[in-house]
Amino acid sequence: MKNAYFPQEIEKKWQKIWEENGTFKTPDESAKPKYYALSMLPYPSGKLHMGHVRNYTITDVIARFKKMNGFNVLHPMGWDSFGLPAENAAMKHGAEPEKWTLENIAYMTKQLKMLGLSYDWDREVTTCLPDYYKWTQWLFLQLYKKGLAYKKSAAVNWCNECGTVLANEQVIDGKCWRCDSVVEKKYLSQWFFKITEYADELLKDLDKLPGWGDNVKTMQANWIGKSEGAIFNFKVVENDMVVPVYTTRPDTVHGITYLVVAPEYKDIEALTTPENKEAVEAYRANARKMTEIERLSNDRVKTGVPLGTHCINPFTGEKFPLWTADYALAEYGTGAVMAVPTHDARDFDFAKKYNLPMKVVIQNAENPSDCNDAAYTEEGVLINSNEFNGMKNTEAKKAITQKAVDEGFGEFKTQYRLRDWLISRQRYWGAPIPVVYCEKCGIQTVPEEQLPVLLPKDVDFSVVGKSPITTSKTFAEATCPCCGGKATRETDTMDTFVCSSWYYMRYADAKNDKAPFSKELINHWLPVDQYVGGIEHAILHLLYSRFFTKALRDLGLLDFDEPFKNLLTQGMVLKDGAKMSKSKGNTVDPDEIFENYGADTARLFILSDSPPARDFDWSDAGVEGCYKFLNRVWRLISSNAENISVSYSLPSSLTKDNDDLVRIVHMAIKGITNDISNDFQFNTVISKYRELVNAIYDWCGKKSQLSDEDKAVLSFAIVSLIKLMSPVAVHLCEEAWTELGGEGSIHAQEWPVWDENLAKASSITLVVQINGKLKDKIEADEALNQDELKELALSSPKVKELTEGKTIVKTIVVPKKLVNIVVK
RNA sequence: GCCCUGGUGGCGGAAUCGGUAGACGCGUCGGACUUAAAAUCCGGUUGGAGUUAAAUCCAGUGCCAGUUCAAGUCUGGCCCAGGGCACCA
Repeated sequence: MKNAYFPQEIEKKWQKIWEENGTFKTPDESAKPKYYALSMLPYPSGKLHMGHVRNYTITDVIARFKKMNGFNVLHPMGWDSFGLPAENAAMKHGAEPEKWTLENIAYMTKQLKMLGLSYDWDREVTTCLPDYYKWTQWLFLQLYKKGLAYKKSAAVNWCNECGTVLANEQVIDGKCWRCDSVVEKKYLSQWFFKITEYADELLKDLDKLPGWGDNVKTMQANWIGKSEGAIFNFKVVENDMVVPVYTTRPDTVHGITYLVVAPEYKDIEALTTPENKEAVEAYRANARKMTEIERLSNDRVKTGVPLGTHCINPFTGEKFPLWTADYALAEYGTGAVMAVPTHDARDFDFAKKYNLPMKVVIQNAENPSDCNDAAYTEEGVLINSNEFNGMKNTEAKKAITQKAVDEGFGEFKTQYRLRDWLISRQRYWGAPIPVVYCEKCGIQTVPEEQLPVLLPKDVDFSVVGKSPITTSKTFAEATCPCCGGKATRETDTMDTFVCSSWYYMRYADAKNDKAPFSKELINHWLPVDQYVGGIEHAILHLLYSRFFTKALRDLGLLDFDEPFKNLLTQGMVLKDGAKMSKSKGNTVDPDEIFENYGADTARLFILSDSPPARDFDWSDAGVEGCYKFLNRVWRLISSNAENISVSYSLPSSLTKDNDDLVRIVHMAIKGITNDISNDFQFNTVISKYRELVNAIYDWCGKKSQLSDEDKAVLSFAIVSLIKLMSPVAVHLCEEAWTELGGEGSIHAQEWPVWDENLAKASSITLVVQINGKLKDKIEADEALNQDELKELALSSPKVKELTEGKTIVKTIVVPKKLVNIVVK
């Protein structure tokens, strides 16, 4: 074994050998139980960044740990390779999106291999290739047949910069998730997936996911936004129309003093009197001009205009005016709200501004409010509410709604904030939506046997203001599968999140050309046992994937309810306290780290300083420290190589020094195994590697010549060390294993086991406290009983001195650990 | 405003059940080796008091209370930071 550690040399060597030997291939059939470890697949942007390195290293260590613990581990990798950057690169540099994408994939694949990741590359999935997107299109057709894909005209989010529409989930604070430009509203006919059909199950089944963090689950629950309330129908006085409103406060219905409809409310024109028409039109025109940001801004003063018409409150017979105001949202509930200024903060502000009347209907004796300065939104008892007076408002919600149901002017209603998923994109580089439009037959899906609908090649990427795909001379021409006549092909492509909603299913059966996957294999491998990725997908990708799983289950394609059993959301990689980004200039290039220190150092460091879920601060000194540590490990092994053998046998009785070291090794095995099993605390795992290495060095320092017993103990310690470190320092440990005469790959070895009796020190340290404060420590035999421990503590000179002249009130003995003497 | 997460040395962070606060590392200070440097090795490093040096004592896990023989850990009430949602009726 060489004296010096040359990571670049040994890493290249082993990567080649692993590839040639197929070390990381996963058979579908195995006597071992399955384990599916998955990283979120990357977008091939060009180069790996440190966030990727962190993500994939975490998953890789988990996969290797599970493999050594007897599982048949599926650990695949692929590319989320459709999407706008490829198209933008095509516009800028004239490169074909496909060529640009595949070149990036080739480069990043090389980088992943340099990191020493244990992927089964035979299962690689590339979403932009026809053998994958064929099945994305096929799945679209199945969803369409089931009524879960449909086309409708709606006000949609439009990003001018990207030249396409966006899903609600892709609008962050009124801005585009990708380019950060302000999103506008447009009225367009688009394709949607009916995710709302699963709103309730998506919410309810979060309870089936104890292996997900609460933060992600609450984010999803908030996004789905379930609320329970009622719909009431209000008759219009001036004509025979009815205005339905949704409310979560049916208990306040006797306090209504006006009613508001959104400026985009569908019947607003019919509800406006001729005298008010001009003002209402002007108000609506102004509302249309405003961006989402302006309209949603928090501190904006509420505005509105009266429509001139009136409604009757069916509960009281009272007549009240109708207004339009942009604090009512057209897309939520019915687009109309009943206003109770006394018990709703928004209605209160509006009523104050326009001097609208107020009527208190809920009071709380302990906390009375006249609602002059603010709305009272807490609980209380009903007043001014006819037969409901004196009822608790929580009970009145039900009773009042029931009355509306009985008398035919209302119903109980559950409302969700979640909207259907808009999947059309006016872009080229995506999976074409497999649909044609026939003048005679209307919307027609492309027959399954004609899939895939391939992307055209004769495309001009220099066009502005429209999708490049529309410049193809041939693409739009199609034949109607129904009548055989001329038809026009859909030119929109699918949101890339459609492709990534099922990629983890394809890994189970990546080469299948008859179906997206076989039922047998998908039910064998899925659900994913451990999913690892960034928190930024808490809603987007994770919600869409859950929807896909449930929809495909209902299509009979698979038999499980949730795709990801356990989810680890890793923290960001920071440098100098800020997120690494090109614009800040604080990025670290993984290639440079591989070149200067090797992949094992990079892997060790990225796991070492923070627990996986927390943010990780990159520091050059930290990398250096890890590199030094690996050198130290190398020296420890190489300088002792002639005294170490992988086939050692430990004698049953040992000298004190040797017994101590054996115990330290058992403690390390136990601690490291528990730390990995318990939430993947790799930072403490690594500190335990260091402790073990330090202990072996200390032991070596005490020996000048090694006896046979010493050699066996040293072998035990070193072999255990390289097994324990092998999931992290994958190349170094493989090299050391081979150099020490190990058979096969270290990565195919069994994980070491500890002996509970040896995984502790040979004696205990008795902690002696007086009034709860540490006063003395005594080495003691573990076998001592409580009385003997008490005796021992009281015999301490220190204790004698401190208790002199005082009364011992009480003595608490914690077996094998501590004695606390309470004195006065 | 509502929800989630977190708050421990100069820094990253440790601390199964309530039982030695600060593991391990980074940084830093001192020493050894060397003509010198790098590398490596050894030792100190929460604050304060104390001493030639030690021993030793006091305080200390965001703040204020409480429970307990014993609280970083449990309970109640706050404060701060990060993230998510938000005129959702």
